[in-house]
Amino acid sequence: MVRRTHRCGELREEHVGREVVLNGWVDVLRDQGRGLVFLDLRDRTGITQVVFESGIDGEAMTLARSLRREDVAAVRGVVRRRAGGANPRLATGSIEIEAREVEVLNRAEQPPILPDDAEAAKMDEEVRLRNRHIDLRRPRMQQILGLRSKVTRIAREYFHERGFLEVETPLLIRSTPEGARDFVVPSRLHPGEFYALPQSPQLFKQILMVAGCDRYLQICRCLRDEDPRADRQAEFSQIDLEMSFTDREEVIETMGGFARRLWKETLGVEVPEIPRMTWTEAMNRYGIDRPDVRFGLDLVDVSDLVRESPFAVFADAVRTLHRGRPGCVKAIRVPGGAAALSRKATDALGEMAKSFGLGGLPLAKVTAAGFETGVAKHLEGIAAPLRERLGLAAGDLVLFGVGRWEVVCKALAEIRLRLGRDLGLIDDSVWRFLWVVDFPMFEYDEEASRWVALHHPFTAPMPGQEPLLETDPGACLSAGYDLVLNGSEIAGGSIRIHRREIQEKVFSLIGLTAEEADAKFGFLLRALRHGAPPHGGIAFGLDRVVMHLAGTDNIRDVIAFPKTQSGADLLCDAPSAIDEAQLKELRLSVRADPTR
RNA sequence: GGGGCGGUAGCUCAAUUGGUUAGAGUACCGGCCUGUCACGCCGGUGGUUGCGGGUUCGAGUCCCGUCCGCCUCGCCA
Repeated sequence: MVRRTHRCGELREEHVGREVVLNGWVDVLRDQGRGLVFLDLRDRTGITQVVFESGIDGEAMTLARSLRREDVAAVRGVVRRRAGGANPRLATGSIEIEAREVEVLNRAEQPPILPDDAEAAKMDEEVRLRNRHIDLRRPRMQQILGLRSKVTRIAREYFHERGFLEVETPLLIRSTPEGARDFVVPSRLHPGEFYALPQSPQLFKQILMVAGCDRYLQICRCLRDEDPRADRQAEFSQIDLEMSFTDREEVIETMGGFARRLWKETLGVEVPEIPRMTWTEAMNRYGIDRPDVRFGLDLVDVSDLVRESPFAVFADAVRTLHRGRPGCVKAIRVPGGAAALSRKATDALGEMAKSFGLGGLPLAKVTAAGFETGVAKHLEGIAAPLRERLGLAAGDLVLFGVGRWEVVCKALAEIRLRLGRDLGLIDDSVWRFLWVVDFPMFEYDEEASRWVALHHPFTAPMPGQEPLLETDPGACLSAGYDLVLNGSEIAGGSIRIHRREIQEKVFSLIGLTAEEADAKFGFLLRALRHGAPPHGGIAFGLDRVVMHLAGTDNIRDVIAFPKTQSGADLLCDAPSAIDEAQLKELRLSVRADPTR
């Protein structure tokens, strides 16, 4: 094989006159007849046009004309200015290669798909995933792979500059309670026992801090056996970090700096100092702990206004206790919504409200005189305070979420987002970063009758709040922090508990007995006994960060070999049955489906 | 586990109310073409209509089941 001297996206006018060799794939062949053939040769750097003219020997011309899409070829020739005028759509468009010699390195069968971005956009994703080896040849896919590579490179640079040590943690670990469902791996040497694949390296990185590593970095795979979504995959990657002798301020400062450097070096975007919002404000104003603050449509609580209202739907909701906690009524004012939203549109929002567990979506149009349509007549008694609190003006539409606080928040948060999108209120060109802080340590799980860690059970209380663990756990704030970008959580972390008594207290609050805690997390508790420094950290969702930078809303676009909605890898057809001998060696047997 | 959408040629799609031999573009194959770059012109090959049942004189179309893909609720400390 003739080895290449350049890659297919590199040659420019300055190379004119040079003899070069290119290797690549046949993008397309434009055969003009026996005397003239154009070949577009492609590799991941781009496309270069090669010309075969009558001057070349007949055998080479015949070979050139036999080339087909996705064949692999080598071409030797001389760079020259384009005789037929430049092609502005190609980076190499002002030059072409006058071919002297061509070698076919490998013939391709007719490809099931072509590596064409425009085609791929229309194509069934299933077909692309089955033929990922071709799909990844597309310029867009190569660009994203390159972007992802750049992100991890910048991460290593940035954190190595700041004294972080890159350490690998195990993939085969023990299954622990709490959190997502574990993927599990049977042990051959310990029949009947299983490893779990890590949901994150959380405990290992904490132990690395106890072990004196000071600052830790890992670009690691995390595995959670839960159903995927458009932005979520069972197997995903994190840029995982931990720092010793630190506090919330230092972590936020360090990680904000990383985010700013990332955006600067990948997109050339200057991200200003990242503002903060408390969890309480986020929930009250947006109904969600990762608010998209690119637009308004804030939620406004009107529970107090409707409490004495004769409208039973509202008043009863506010008076009803849901497992000990009162319900609420929250409103969204949609400026100009009376005209902007059709009956069909508001009906769709109502359906959406129901799908999120609300009874419906009461609404009314605002007029100069009062309200009309929907629940208008029930609002008359509280018209004045409602107008004042929501700032209502004629032509507005007002929507109400009624019921359990959590349900109202979740449903109105989603409805707000949909309204923002449908009404064109969201500026896609802006990057609105936000630190969400001051999370509660726990929320109470009524069904299980115990506290559940909002973040995870290794998150420390805010300094000074430790006594609340004894007196009022529900009021205790944690030293956790989430980095939110345009309504998507791209990083989350916390200052960790480094004192054994506190950790034991938290375990007992979430319902673990001392024996259970010792059985499941004894290795952590033991480590905390032997000189654990104050420490904390964070993990960036690598896939999500790359999604944002690449401008895609599909996580599969930023993973070279992603899985489908059902957890299948269509390229290698995993998962699959294993043979009897493997099962026997593991002393496993597969039971029939008990539901059949 | 629930809800929604989809599955017809390698790919993207069409096919009236259930009715002739399931069509088109593209790709592919053959021929022609000396400045193309979505090359062009002429001709041709290509189908288990996801799979299995059922209804019917007749099913891509209707019914039942099932598989696969996407979106989503639950789930995701």
